[in-house]
Amino acid sequence: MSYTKVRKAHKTENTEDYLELIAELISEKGEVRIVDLASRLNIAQATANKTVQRLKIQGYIKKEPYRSIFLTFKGQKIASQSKKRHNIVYNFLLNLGVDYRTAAEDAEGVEHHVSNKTLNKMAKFNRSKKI
Amino acid sequence: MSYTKVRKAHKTENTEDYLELIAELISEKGEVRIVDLASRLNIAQATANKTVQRLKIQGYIKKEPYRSIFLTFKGQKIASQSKKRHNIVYNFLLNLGVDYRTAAEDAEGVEHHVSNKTLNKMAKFNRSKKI
DNA sequence: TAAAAATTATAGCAATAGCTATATTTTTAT
DNA sequence: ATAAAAATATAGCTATTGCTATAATTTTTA
Repeated sequence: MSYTKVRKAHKTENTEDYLELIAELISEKGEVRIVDLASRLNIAQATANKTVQRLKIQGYIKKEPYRSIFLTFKGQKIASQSKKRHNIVYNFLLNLGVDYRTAAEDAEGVEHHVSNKTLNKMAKFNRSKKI
Repeated sequence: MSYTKVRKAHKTENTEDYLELIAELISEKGEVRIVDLASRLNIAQATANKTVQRLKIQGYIKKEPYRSIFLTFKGQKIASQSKKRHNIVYNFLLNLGVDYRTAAEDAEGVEHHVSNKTLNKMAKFNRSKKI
């Protein structure tokens, strides 16, 4: 049932991208606003707003109207997991010989679709290249 | 703008999966019906029907009511490209050391998110392992 | 402090993919 | 040939993501 898994991945993908980005912006600028997400994701502010509302309802973030965005513990957990996955995939693509820009672009899409098993093989490959 | 590319990939992903599967079933059984797609994709027949209607409108397939599904030239082109990509990714994962089942599952999701540049590196890696 | 600018929220629209339930048509079997 | 079964189509619902336009609120600046 590979398709079933792909569909499940799609459902969580956007959530993961948002949470990862929110964590990144918090550590970069100390704060995240709707406009920051919208500009980084290249989407309209209203779209970012809507998704942020969903993330709040689903318990990933804390947010009061007209205020900044914070991650809940649940949200932090997913953000850090996503970041880990992202880094493994990104470094893996670099080690494969892909240029920086392409690696960054492809990692964004690929990270949500690699199982832990594959991720482990990628990490192993990365270690073998490091030494 | 990596996110932009990811979103674009998402739009075409389902289309590519359908077309690839339709081509596969045609060469396997000589014919494709809505029920075949539904069972292979693990979705309700009504859902498969709706997507098939979209594919027809968009010019990827030919289909008369209550009849089998055929690919247009446009559909065939995408199906064969998708198959190629799929095979490269699948073999790449196997060469990385991933087991068959996982490779099949992950390839399904990953194939839509790798650029041609990355695909070329994967193909190169495959060749290096073959000899 | 009041006006202007920036940000956020809301309303309302389109597409897509998923579902169940039900109607219609085609195919199969008796 | 007709009844039963299978396949297909349609209706109507939900959820998600995207958009533009506009309202409301907060922040900045003059």
